[in-house]
Amino acid sequence: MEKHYDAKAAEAKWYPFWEKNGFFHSEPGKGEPYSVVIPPPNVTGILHMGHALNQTIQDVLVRWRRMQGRNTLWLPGTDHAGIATQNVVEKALKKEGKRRQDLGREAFVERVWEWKRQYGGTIVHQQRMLGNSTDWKRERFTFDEGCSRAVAKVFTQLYDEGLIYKGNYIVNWCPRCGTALANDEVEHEASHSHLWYVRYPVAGSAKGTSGEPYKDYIMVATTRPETLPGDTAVAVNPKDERYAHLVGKTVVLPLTGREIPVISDDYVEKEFGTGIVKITPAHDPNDFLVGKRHGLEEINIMNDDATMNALAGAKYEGMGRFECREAIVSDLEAGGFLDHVEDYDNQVGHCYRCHETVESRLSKQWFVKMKPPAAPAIEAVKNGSVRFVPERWSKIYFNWMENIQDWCISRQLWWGHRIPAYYFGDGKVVVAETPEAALEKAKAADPSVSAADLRQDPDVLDTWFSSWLWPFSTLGWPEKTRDLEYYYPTADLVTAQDIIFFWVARMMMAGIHFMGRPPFKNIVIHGIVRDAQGRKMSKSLGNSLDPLELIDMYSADALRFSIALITSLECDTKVNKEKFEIGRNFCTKIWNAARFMEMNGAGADFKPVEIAEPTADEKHILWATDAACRKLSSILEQYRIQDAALAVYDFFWTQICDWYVEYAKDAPDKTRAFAILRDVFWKALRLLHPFMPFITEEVAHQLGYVEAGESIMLARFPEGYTDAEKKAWGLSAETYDFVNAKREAITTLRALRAEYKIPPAAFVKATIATGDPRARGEEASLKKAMRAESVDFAPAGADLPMPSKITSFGTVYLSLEGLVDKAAESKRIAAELSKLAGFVKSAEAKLANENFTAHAPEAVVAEARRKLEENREKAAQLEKLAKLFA
RNA sequence: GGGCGGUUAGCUCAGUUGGUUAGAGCAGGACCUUUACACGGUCAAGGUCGGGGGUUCGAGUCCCUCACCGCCCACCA
Repeated sequence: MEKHYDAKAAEAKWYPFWEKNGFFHSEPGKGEPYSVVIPPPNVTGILHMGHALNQTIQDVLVRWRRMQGRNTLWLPGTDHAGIATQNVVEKALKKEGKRRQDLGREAFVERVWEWKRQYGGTIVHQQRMLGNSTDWKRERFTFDEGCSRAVAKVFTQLYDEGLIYKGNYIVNWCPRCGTALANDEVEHEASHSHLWYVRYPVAGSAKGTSGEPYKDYIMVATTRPETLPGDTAVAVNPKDERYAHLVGKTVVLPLTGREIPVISDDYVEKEFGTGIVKITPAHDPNDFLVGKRHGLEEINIMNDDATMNALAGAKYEGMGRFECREAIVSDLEAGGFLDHVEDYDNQVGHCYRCHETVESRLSKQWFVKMKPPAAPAIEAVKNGSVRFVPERWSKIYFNWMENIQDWCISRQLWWGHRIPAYYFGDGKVVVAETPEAALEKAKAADPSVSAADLRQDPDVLDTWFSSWLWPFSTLGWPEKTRDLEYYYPTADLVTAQDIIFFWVARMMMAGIHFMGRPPFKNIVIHGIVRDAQGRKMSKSLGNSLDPLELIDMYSADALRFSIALITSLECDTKVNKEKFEIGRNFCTKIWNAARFMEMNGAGADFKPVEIAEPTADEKHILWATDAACRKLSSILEQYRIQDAALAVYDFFWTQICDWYVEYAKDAPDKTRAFAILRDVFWKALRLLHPFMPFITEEVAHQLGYVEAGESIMLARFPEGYTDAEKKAWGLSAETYDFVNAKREAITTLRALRAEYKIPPAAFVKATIATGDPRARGEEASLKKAMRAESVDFAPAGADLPMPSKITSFGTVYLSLEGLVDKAAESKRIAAELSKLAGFVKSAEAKLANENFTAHAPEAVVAEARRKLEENREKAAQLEKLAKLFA
């Protein structure tokens, strides 16, 4: 083996090897299925840390299940991402000095497809670099033919069921993207703004005198003066006595001279501002509802791009909304209508895509009624047929689902699934999966209609309208396919908390509604990757770590393992570059351990030997290996990825490398010791494989565990040793504990050496007082580990000279070769004595308490007694030592 | 305003149903170039588990309360 592990070479070699050999591919029919669909990243996306985390978790689960022998499918794909993709292509067009309108719809959409063909492979290429064992033969795209057919079918069915309707509604509108946004596509951010206090004169009131144009006026506080031309009322709270006399009167809308009524509505808060609100039904969601209740006129004063239109008044027409705000404020001031201005911080909505300030805007949109499909989706989690991991996310799910709003699904974009609604005649509409079917339906209503009379709705559907079908549209729905029958429902869905509503909840609803069963059994929610300061990683902050850079610097395995080790499902993960050194260092450790084996004849040329009569240390590693195998499977069953990573890390590093490899160097029977190491190492490699696929594959081949052309990824995940093996080798908890005790003795003597500053090169004389007959058999290994010239044994309880210490193995004594600073030692001993005295005192009190001895489990009481005795003995020893240094 | 979390060593976090003297990694300290590995080894140090009550023989763990931090949802213009 080479001295240094070449991660890049291994990654470049093994991924294509796996993919070409079809090791990721699954076909229905054989064995118990385990299926997972990947959360499809945006086709415009590039791999970020969130993907790395999300996909590491999935690949660990998927590789582990595959090694367990499950027929495993991890289905990859990408999302057509309506707004995001259209934006990317529009930006490219802009560089050519063109707008999408210059191309026209068809050419533009073709242009986006062109872009997709050219660049859409970026993220799937990057996913390969992570090592994802996804079945690329089944890769899907939310806008491919099959998914599109599913979308049309779903829209039509929901429409026929009365669950889709078209309505005039106030929607969140992104003026930059030129489309409506769903509520959850709007991000609210605190913004420093102002509250303008404006005087609205009471109709017919006389002219005022100093600066005020009218004597009688009411004061309105607003954050959005630019919408003033769209006001159609002012409102007060019905319980507000201050203004009761005004209700029913009219006031004059400043700058326009238009008279508008004063109404009363519960929505108005008496305490906020002046207690009087201007009502602009076309430009504010609340005002819209108030307007509906009171039958107010809706005056839309803006164009699609948030510039003012003619209804705003000739003076303001054509202005941008913020420019218009300034103009109106200045005109109000000039006209004496502006009373004063206060600073005010409020929440302003921004487009989640382009971050433009969102405008509330009146328009006709398509909606899905969500209450009916939500009910069974709530029930499925309540009755446990679908489980959130960690469980607490179900509360958030319920909270949202129980207050669910209708879903605005139309988007004024060109890139996306076109709404399958067709208009003809004067306002008649039919909804059908294909234009042909639509024509047929239209003809049924009006036989004179021809294809040319049908005009398809220009809008497209929200991207999530295709991704909510992902777990079954990707398996062939609406056809009744074998895949669907075999792989649906999927087993685990792994995703971050931020798309529980966008995606997870909607998939639940769609799965139940169209398939009759929830789309997955477990919803595994992980945190978000944050920077060292706890901020969300984002391009604008420039605090993102690039997983590709980390792969380049540390290797994919290092990235994966580090992520698994530092990520808890329970909370968000803070990362910085240094954290990925853990994984890199671990790779180096694995590589060197493998090299050590090869150098000692336990490499590819190894000739198997029967393992018989292992020593205590050998029994220990066999036992520890067995325990590690069992533990790993059981904690992975619970999705405790972090615990699993830690367990395998500790097993490999501490048990195998720190102790067993050191033992093996001077083992009494090296052939057997290395035969055991070879077996243990092979198990360890397989335990590691789900976390670190590349290096484990490379090492497995280098050491000859796997034949050329085969792969560790198809090897069986180790389950520990059989009862027969354990019996044959005489493995037992007692022996395991015995070796642990021996290690304690070794560690203690090392500490004594350090304490008394005995040079590392110096050989010491040690004595151990123990009644355990097995101890004498360990003399050689003790000598080696303690760097001792001699190890003598004394009977248990023998009164050893100082300095000696009590361990689980017995009392250990180190003969002092050099001089010791008596004063310093005396001081140190006194401190330790007082600490011990405290332990003894509290233990005595505890054991004197009858309640404790009566209620606590027997083992706990016994352990407390044993510990007390031990501490008393330690204290007695120390006192002797104290005399020695007095 | 509603909901959900978090607060344990300098930093990042474990701590499964309450039960020994609360653990790990990193950083920092001392020592060690012992031929698998300095991306290493050995050892030591570091915590009144956010504050205050309560339940219990026993609380980091359960209950109440307060404080601070974070996230999500939401129509106070």
